[in-house]
Amino acid sequence: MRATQFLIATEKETPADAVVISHKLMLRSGMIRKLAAGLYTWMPLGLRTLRKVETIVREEMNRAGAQEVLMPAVQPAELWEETGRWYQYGGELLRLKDRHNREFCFGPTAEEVITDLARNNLSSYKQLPMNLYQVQTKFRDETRPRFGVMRAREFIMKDAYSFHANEESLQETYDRMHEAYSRIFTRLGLDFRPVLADTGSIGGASSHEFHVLAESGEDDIAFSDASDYAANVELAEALAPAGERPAASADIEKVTTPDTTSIADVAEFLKLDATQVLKAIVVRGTSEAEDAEEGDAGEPVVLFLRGDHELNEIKAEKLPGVLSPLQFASDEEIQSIGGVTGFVGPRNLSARCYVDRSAAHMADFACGANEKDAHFTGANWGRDAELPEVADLRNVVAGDPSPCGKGTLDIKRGIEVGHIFQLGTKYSEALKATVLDENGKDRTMIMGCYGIGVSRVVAAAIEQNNDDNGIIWPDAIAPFHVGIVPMNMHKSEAVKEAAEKLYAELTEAGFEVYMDDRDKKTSPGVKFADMELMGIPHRVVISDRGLEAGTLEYKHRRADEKQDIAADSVLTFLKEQVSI
RNA sequence: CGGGGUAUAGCGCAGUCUGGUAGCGCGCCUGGUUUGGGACCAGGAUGUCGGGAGUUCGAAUCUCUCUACCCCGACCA
Repeated sequence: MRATQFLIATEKETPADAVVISHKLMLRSGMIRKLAAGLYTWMPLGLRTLRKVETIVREEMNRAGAQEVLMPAVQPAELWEETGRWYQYGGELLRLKDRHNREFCFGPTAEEVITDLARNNLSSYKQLPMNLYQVQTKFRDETRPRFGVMRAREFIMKDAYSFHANEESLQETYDRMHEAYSRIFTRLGLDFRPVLADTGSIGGASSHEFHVLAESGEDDIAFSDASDYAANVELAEALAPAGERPAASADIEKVTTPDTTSIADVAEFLKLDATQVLKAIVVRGTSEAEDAEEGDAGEPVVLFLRGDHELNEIKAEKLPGVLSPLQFASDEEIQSIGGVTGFVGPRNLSARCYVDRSAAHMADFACGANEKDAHFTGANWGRDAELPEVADLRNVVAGDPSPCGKGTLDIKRGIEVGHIFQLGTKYSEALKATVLDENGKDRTMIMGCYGIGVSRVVAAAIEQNNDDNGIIWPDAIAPFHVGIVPMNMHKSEAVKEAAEKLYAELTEAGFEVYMDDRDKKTSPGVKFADMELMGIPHRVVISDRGLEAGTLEYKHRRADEKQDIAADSVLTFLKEQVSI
C-alpha cells in the first residue's frame, strides 16, 4: 500500500474524549472514528488489524473442530420469549419493531438462535458433539459505553456454541476450547491469563475468562504467587483466618461517636485501625409473601465485614434470603430491624445476619450500637452478640492466602477478551432442543458457549503494546509488516528506483508493505512519526547516502538503534525478522 | 438510572463572568524556499458559536427548554 493511496487519518492532538491509551491511539492513528456513543467506524488502518484478529480466531476455531456459520444480527422476539430472556434481559437488549409491528431485537448474543438451529437440524446423538461459531456484529445497549471499542455498544464478537449428548463430551469440548483460546491469544502476541470466573446471568456450571493483563482493565484478577491459580476477584474465595478467634480481653463499652457514620470516621475518632471496626451492610432480602413476584423485597438482611474489607456483591447475592440482584436497604428498612443508618451493629438487632469469615475472627472490636451517634468498643462475638451464620462475603485482597492452598494472592487488573462457559441445558431445555439417544428416547442436548470480543482484543493489544510515539503492533496483527521511507524520493531517481524495487520485491514475497511515497511537502519527520503512531513494526529507510554504500537502514519499532543492512540481503534479512 | 461537566472551523482550545456581530494553534488549499525526526515565508478557504424559544436596538455571551457527548457511580458480562 502506498501512502498516497491510503486513507491516512493520523492526528497530532488527542481527541478530548479519550481516556485510555488504546482509545487515544486508535483515534490518533486513524484506526477508528466515532459515529455516536459506543458506535465506531473502522477505518482502513484499523480494519486491517481487526481482520487479522478474526483470521487467527477462525483458524484456531477450525483447527479445534468448530464450524463457522453466520446467523442474523436481528432476531425475532418469539425465541427470546421462549427462553424468558425477552423479559429478563432489561435495557441492554435493543428492541426493534418491523413494519408489521412484529418485535425483534438486535442480538447481544445468540444462544436462542443457535439452539433453535440445533433443534431443527440435529436429530441424533450420532451427530454430536457439534460446535458451531460465527464472527458477527453484536449490540448491547450499555448504559455507559466507554474506552472506545473496548466497551462499545456495537462490537464484533466470535461466539461459539457446542452441543453434546453427555457431560463428558461437553467437558472434552470445553477443554479443547480452553486450549484453542490459549493458542489464539498466544498467536496474537498477548500477555494473557485464563482465570476462574463467575458464570453470571448466562448460568451454567463451569466458566473461565481469558484476561489480557493491563492497568486499564475493568476487572480485578487474583493470582497465587506459588501456583497457576488465577480467578476473577468476584469469584476468588476468601479463606478463614488461621487459628482460633482470639479471646476477649476488653470490656464492652458504649461510647458517643457523633457523626461518625463511615468506617474511616469511626476508626479515626476512636483511634483504631479499620481492621478493628466491624462494618455492617444492610441489604434487601427476598420476600416470603405468598403473592410475591420474583424480585420483590422482603425482610432486610445484615452483612458484617471487617472494616477494611469490601463486600463482594456476587457472593452476597447467592446467600439464602438475600435479594438478587443486590439492593441496599433504605433508612426505613434499617429502622424496621432496630438499626440506625450509620450506626448498625450486631447487638439487639432483629434481622437475619451473616458474618464474613474474617469478621467472625475479630475480637475486642468496635461496632455500631444501633443508636444514633453511638458505637461500642471492646465488643466480642458470643459474649456481647450472638455470632451470626459465617459465610464468605468479601473480596479477596492482595496478601490473602490463595484458595488453592499454595502461596498468597496478588491482584492485577485485566481486560476480559474471552469467556468460556459450560451452559448445561438452560437453553436447550427452554427451547426443547433434543436428539434421540441410543435407545430411541428424546434427550435434551447439553451446551457450552465460548466467546471472544474480537474488536476488544484489538484495543487490549494496544493497551499492552505502546510507547510515547504510538502503537507497537505484534507482527501477527500489524496492519502492515514493513514500512518503507524513501528519503528525498522527489529529488533522487536512485532512491525512487530502489524504493519501488523493494516495495515490489517485498510485496511479492508476501509481506504487507506500507510505502510512504508522499511528496516533498511531507517531511521525513512526519513520515517517521506517522509510521510509529500507526505501529508498523519493521521500518526500512532508503537514502542516497545508504545506496552509495550499498545499504538500507532497518529499525524495529521497539528497537532503540537503527542498523544498516546490505541492500541485496534485505529480503533475506526481513524474512528472518518478521514472523508472518 | 443518580451525581458532575462540556458543546465555538476537521482536531485541540480562547472568547461567555462584564451583550456590540468570531479568534488562536495544528490541519487543509495556492505559490515559493526547504528536506534524516511533526520545516519556513507569502497568500487563501472553512463556523447555523449543539437545536428551539425568549429578553434586548443588538446574544457565542443573559433566561427558559430540548438534545448530544464526556467523567464518577450504579447496572451489565
